[in-house]
Amino acid sequence: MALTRRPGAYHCGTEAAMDVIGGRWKVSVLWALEDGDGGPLRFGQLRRILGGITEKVLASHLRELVEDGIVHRQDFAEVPPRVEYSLTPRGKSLYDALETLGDWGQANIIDAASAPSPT
Amino acid sequence: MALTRRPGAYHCGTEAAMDVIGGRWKVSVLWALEDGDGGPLRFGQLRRILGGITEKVLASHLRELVEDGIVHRQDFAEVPPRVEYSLTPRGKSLYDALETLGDWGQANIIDAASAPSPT
DNA sequence: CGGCATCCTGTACGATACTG
DNA sequence: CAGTATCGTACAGGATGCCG
Repeated sequence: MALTRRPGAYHCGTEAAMDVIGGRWKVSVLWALEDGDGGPLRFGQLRRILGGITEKVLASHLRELVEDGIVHRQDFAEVPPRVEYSLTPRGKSLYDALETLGDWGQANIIDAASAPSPT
Repeated sequence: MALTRRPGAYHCGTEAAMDVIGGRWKVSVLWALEDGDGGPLRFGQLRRILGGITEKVLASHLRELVEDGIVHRQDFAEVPPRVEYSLTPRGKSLYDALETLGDWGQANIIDAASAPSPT
């Protein structure tokens, strides 16, 4: 399995985590799968929710997230095809870990945007 | 000030935070400034601690982190030059927010490497 | 619908040399 | 020592077309 993208040498666990969520849309995908609707999402839904992402990038990101055990992919093997994506337990735990960071971002973005400067 | 690299539209605070720490070495710099020694670090020290980073990249990352209010840059205006970098309060808060993520990374990397599979 | 194959591009990053 | 300037590159990401 993955979670070992970078050859050896991490200074800290954070760098390792960054490898997993380092893609341009990775966290957006996580967000969509957890907050976007609550339930599993199909490829097209995801693409629509995320807005500007292209199919290729979405596909590759999903593939990597599946490899890393973050995202569960359920293929219903129907015609026309139906595939649903959801977070694995590990994915949920990652999402939780990201929430702290999200709060920070929220607070500091809003600060930077609204508050002139706390002196 | 910055913290607004991306034009509008964040889905969640996490994406915003990712803009701040999205660089290849950003979190490593944070880690070095907080865990590397405890005290402020000079440019050369930082470069040595981080290992593979080039001067150009370190300089640009530092500049961005300063712009984002994460890193404090103290220029002593001496000859030869002496400049010390440290985390601002905001930087420390970011570092704390990252620690949760770091724990996740630590746990899951180690899991993936040592444990075969928790079934 | 859910992709993959192909091609193209921007840019983040890297290497090296040089300056105040 | 602390950077800037310049150049080169690798790769992530984007656009398009096609297929099961």
